[in-house]
Amino acid sequence: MTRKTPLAAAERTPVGRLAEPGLHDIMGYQLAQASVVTNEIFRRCVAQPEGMGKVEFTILALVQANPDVSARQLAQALAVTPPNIAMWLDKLEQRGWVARTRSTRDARVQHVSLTAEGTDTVNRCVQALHVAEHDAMGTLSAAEQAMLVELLHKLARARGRPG
Amino acid sequence: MTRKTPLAAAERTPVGRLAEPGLHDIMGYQLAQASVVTNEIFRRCVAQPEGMGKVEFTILALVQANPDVSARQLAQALAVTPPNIAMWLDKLEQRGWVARTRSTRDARVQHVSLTAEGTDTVNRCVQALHVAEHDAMGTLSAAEQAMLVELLHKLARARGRPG
DNA sequence: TATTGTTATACTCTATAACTATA
DNA sequence: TATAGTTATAGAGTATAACAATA
Repeated sequence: MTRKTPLAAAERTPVGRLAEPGLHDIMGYQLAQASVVTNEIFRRCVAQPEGMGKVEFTILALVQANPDVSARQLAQALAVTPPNIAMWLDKLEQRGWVARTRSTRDARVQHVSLTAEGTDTVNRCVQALHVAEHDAMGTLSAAEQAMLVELLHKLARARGRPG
Repeated sequence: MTRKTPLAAAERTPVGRLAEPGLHDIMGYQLAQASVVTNEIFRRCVAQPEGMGKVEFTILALVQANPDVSARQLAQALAVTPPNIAMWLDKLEQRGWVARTRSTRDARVQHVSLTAEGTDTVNRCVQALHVAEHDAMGTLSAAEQAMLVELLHKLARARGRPG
């Protein structure tokens, strides 16, 4: 692929050799571009080998960290609609990774918990993601990675604000 | 909603009142959580008023910044498959926002350009996103926002590496 | 033979409305 | 009346395979 004009700024932009003026300050665009990298890693480490999508994986991890969460809480945490959470939990239950039990204090709510197989699966996936992301993020120092996580947290906390 | 146990760490996590151990170091998860905020802004400022999705908007902005890009280049920049780029360009062409012209040097490639209406539309959207994101990111200082963009760029540049 | 773009098609994911059952 | 969860269904988005035109 031969080029004719020098394209100064474009050379340094992440999106494959294209200039991005106007989008440089749009945080949503920058997040999407960075996500391309992590999405590819997820696909290779989790989606293909385990036959599991991002939502399913995140549900497993959140249930592991929050035993007996309700479906409602999961839906809110993942910004997913209630009907869809029901669908995901159906799938995860059919695969033997989660179990649903009715609350004794409020018969409307479902407590979601991990099975032994579900625990094994999520641990295996988290480990694989750790390794692969560590490799891919060699361009960032440990301090930069920690800073990035901290800033993303700070941004994520803006949810539900009167923006 | 009354709580019984103290849940120390969970109190400080972004995802609505849920703990996230195991996922704290997974960059893909942190990016997804932060994206919830920008996705809501995009929906309110662009998707609903203009009837335009994220891919369509990004195509317009990239075409504006890179006059006469090819469909192939757009597909690569957006991590979208060639058939889908053709579909998006069809939609954008039907709405009168982009025009396709055949290259004179290589009759296989299509040069994509913005119409006057397309330029107006993308400028209006970018401006609306700027304002809304600025409001929502009041929790981050200007220096933090710049740092965040820089780190996301650095991460995005890891695309295609042998990770 | 390789590349650009397109058509056809099926699949995944998501959103809305209406329903059940509990409170 | 309000809430947790579910069903039914339509839509948006994405992927693969096969094809045409050009190099």
